Amino acid sequence: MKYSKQRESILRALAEKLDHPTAEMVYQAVKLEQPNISLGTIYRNLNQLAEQGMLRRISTPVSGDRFDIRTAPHAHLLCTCCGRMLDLEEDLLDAIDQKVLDTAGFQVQDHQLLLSGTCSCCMAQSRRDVS
Amino acid sequence: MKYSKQRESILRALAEKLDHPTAEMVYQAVKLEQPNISLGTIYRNLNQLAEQGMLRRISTPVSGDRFDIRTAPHAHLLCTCCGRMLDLEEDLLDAIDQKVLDTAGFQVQDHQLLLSGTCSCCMAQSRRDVS
DNA sequence: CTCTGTGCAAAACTTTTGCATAGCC
DNA sequence: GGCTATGCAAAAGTTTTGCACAGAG
Repeated sequence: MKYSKQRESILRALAEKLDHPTAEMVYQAVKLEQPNISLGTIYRNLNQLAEQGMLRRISTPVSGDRFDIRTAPHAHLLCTCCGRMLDLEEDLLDAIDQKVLDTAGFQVQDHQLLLSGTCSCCMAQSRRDVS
Repeated sequence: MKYSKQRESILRALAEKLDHPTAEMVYQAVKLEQPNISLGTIYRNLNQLAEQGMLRRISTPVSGDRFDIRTAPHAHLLCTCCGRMLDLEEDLLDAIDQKVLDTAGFQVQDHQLLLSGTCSCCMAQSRRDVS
């Protein structure tokens, strides 16, 4: 893969922003450095990088898939209240894989564990609102 | 919710076909009974039923979300080889929820655990191809 | 110089929506 | 008869793609 300053900006944006941005969010962030970049380039790079395993595409029930630069498998928490996506550090995944192989004979290659609910900030907020 | 033969067909199609069809697949199946049904109706019903908890929408990295008539929480296995989606009966999910609440203070309301890999059929197939 | 990556715009695809009409209650 | 669901078609939103040109090796 040949160097391009666009890709460099995309990777930097993903590394700096830890909020698992959508393609559109990456586009807006990169446009600050590269005003002429096009959305097509964003998608081309994100797909290419995802294919090479340098980042991960996360399908969500809400509009717009998200992208995550982390490569180690981990779960995601999507707060239905504030819309933020958080990480969950977990070793549960390996255990799950083994169990799936044992019980269903299915060889897992990739996970996508997306839990929706309420993050601790929003829970604290709603508790404050009530009282 | 008022009765309609369209919705009845949709629910029957989902109940009969266990392969977690996409909206388009539901459309094709229902069209056999209701040749004049429109895709808009399919989506309207699927969304309405999902909202009422009668079925579940599953986001996938491949094009087209899928719909699943089962209501009990369970995981999905997407075979990257044959494209089929299978179910995984598991009690792991409750355990995960508790752990997430303990470690991250995040109250889980809904899961989406999608594991991609190779199903047992395809593994057997590829073993046959090699030998 | 060659060949990959980009910008732009159009296209493809999935999903939603507005509106007049049909059908359930 | 009233009101919800439908069919049709247009629109909206996201993602992909074709093409000519710019830039890296």
